[in-house]
Amino acid sequence: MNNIFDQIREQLFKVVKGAFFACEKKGSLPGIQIDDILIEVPRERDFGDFSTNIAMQVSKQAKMPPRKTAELLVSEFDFSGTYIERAEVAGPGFLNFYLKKDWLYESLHIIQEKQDKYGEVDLGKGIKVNVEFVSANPTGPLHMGNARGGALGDCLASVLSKAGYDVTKEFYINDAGNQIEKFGISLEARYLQIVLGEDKVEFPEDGYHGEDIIEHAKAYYEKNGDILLEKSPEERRKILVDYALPINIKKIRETLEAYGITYDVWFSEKTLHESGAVKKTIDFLTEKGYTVEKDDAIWLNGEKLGLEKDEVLVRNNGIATYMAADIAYHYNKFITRGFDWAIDLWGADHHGHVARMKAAMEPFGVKKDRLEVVLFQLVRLYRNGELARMSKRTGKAISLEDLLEEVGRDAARFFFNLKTSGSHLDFDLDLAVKQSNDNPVFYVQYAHARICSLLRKLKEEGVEPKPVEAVNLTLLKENEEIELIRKLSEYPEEIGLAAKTLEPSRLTRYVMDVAAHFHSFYNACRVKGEDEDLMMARIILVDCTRIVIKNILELIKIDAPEKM
RNA sequence: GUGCCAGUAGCUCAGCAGGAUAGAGCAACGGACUUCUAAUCCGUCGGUCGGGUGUUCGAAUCAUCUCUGGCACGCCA
Repeated sequence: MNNIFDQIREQLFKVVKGAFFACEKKGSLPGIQIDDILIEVPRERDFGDFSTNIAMQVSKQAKMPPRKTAELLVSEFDFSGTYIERAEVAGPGFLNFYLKKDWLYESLHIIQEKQDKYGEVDLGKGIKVNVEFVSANPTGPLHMGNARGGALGDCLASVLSKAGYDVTKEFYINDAGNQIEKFGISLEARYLQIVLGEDKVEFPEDGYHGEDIIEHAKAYYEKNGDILLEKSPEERRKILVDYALPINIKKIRETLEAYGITYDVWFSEKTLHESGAVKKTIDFLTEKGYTVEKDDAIWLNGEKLGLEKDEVLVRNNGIATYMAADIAYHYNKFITRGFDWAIDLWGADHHGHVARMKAAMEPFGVKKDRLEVVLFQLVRLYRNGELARMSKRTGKAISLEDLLEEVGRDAARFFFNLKTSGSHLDFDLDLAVKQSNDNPVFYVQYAHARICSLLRKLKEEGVEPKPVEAVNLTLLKENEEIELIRKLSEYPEEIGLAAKTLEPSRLTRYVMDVAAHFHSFYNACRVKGEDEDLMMARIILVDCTRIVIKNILELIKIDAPEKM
């Protein structure tokens, strides 16, 4: 048994169900089918270690007030072979359970045994899941939306792995379609401006105005001169795109790597067009009657799919839209590659696309819930208490690269994973670089460094830690010790919840909580210099804390320093 | 206009398969280092959970109306 909570839940369920059965036998309660009970950790410690509201839930069926039901149940409880010490009826009818401390000591045994595997749960049962995130437009540098999506997606993938899913991390390269056309036109205009003079060539209004386009054109010109002048515009653009796009993609890859993100798959949109996959998906939809033709374009039949309106799949110029490519892409994920589940992380500005994509997969026999879209709200940067739009260094919109340079990878990843994806995020640049007590990154890292330093010092003084079997853990009974153990025991639960809710951010908050409990313990209890047996027990506790903190920091890919 | 997301302490945010007295960090104020890292800890202050109505034993949580902010409604992605 790896998860102490599962063990306890099972015990409590058995006890409660047994009591219902006993009451039914005696005739004090009618027969009630109990399939599951909700076990909670009460907010107040006075309310016991665990509680359940089952007596309130069944009050109608029991035909008596919840408190009365609860009292009947309590009188029939059989705690033999469980961690439970006693139970009480409280408030409107809660059943509060008080456990022997053994379960907490048991969880320390589990941590010591599992080491860096502690926290793993088998929620996913090996299900194949594809997590696609960032998938930035390769026509320019990564922005703050990509930064948040990157941190969230990467951590979500880690959480799901730890929760027993078979995870593939994927980046979808939008190397086809309209924006690539625009990219080519923009590059061409800048190139011609260099060759012919800036005033001779007008820059298209809807082109990419960024500095990086000029730099690409300049670099190409310096290498190759004016050889493109004699080419046709189509050829010129293609050559320039073929030149600049790989550079951009390489740059994106490098920036993401510096950010701690590596992918299993880089999937090119272009290959979907070239292989005929896009055409095949559209043909399939047409065969099944899911498309309509009007105004020389092919549309997805919105009415038939329960959508508000039709969506263009093929424009009247014969070019497929991103929507068509997206359908082919998800067909590839679900059918061609056989993923059971696909999770896409999109900026909230794409929310209109969610219902369409889910609906568009149904004709292929892919149920809506196999595609999950995590939307995240946009990011606002603050500097000196004011909205910061521009980079200090370049004077342009702040890119992920700028951010990494300004605050570093640890702070960036930590801050982007602090809030739930659905809430707007205000990123305080000053706080992120502050090396002080109000910076949560340092707070957690400091706890880890403190532990390592303590363990190091003990070793230097010749103290040899004992294996957990040889240690009397029952000596750990100070309030700070008990609360710290309790917190550590929750880790597998936290992984499960983070996976279920697709909110890796709760782990960031959890690790802060662990650090806080450790610091409290540290200030209340000494390790070094205590009586041998107590010292050994505390060393185990401290080491378990180290294991959990390190585990989470590795999971969210933040440095866990041994010295600070 | 329609739809989606958000509105909780001065600030940034948790809590939202309905549950017991609504939490944390920061800020403010007051304490704790002869002893394992004070980048820490302990305490105090701080709330009409945007507002109304409803559902029920019970609502920050569910329903509905309304106000405010963000976003989306394109042969862009």
